Amino acid sequence: MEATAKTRSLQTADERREALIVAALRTFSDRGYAATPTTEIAKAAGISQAYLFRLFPTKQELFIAAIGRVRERILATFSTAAHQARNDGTPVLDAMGNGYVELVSNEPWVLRMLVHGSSAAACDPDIAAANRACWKQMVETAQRESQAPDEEIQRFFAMGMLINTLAAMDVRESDESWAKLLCEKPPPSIDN
Amino acid sequence: MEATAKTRSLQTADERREALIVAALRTFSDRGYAATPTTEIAKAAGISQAYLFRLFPTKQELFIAAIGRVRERILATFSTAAHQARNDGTPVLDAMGNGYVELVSNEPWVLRMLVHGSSAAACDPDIAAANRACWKQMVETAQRESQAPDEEIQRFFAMGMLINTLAAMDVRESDESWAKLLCEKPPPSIDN
DNA sequence: ACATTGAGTGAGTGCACACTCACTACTAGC
DNA sequence: GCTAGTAGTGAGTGTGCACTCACTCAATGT
Repeated sequence: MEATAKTRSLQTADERREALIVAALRTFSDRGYAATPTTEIAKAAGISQAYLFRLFPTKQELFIAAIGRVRERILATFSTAAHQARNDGTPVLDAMGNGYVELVSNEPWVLRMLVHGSSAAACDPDIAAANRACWKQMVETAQRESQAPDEEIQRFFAMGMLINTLAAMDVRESDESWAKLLCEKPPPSIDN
Repeated sequence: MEATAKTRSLQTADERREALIVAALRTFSDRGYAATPTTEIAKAAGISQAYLFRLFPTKQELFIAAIGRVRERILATFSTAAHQARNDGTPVLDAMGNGYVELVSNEPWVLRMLVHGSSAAACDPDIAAANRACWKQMVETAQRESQAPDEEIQRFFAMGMLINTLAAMDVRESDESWAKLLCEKPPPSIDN
């Protein structure tokens, strides 16, 4: 912050947009779409609310940009895990699943953004379209990288959504037997 | 209802509470928790906003009551489907799945309330607790009625969450190949 | 030196929201 | 009829929100 103060006191609009998206991910993932005020995002990004609205003309567009960032993060995780698994000769889809679990445990905003994104999508067709775009790429990447049969891909994403839902309502595996059952990890591969 | 119309122009608080919950289900399921104003719920129920707050001291409590109603609706569907399947000698868990799909296609507010409930739960511990209570009963009922092994129960709910997520972002099966893949119904029973 | 452009903001605006208060009208029991 | 209690509301209140406007200041090219 002070390092560049001599030579540059202003940042480019793109740098600010980047910072805004990061702040938006944090803030939206904490409080959801409708309940998050733009003032708070601007504060978290260290700029004025007025400038936020110059960089993203509506709150909705900022949210959609944030969804895009979630997509990128997940796709990168999938690809890395798949690459690793192919090198190790282990089942690719399992590796991607483990990668996802690790990702959301290190960066919970990913999971929370997906949950809030679903809810927001149910009320806003533009956000729904952004979500579909995100899913399209996730599914296609999972297919391409794993070459798994359709039914396994379907199970893969179904389990992902179950994990998200349970995490959103703060279910802890140790709580009760019904929770344990749902959190249990299925055997590593389906047919061996 | 009309039987007492002559002698009674006021309704009991319990009747109003009931009407309010029904209105809340409609309205919350349309617009989500945070984005739904209590004024709108009151209007839909045909009472003043002031009276709404006498019957439910906070918006949150009304939402939690609505979640309870969702739970009842789903449990009833599960039980009916299970009963029917046992009579017909068909697999119980499949019947419950079909029952759920039929339920949400006739009464989409059920699905939408679940989605919005997850998002709201991620931001409010009381709503999270209400959601867990709902899930506890759903899982226990599914277990008791179907006697299916844990892994199948887990798959059952995972598929349910996948269906909910896809529906929330308005995915139509016919749209694209990734969508088709995810919407495809797995073969009726796992091992025959 | 100066003009042009882009970064950045303080101070609004108008509206919508959760929740409250003081009050009226109905009804059941005596 | 009267009274005690419950059903029910009109009209706020204070706050918070998405979004705007008019403006300042820094950087860069000539």
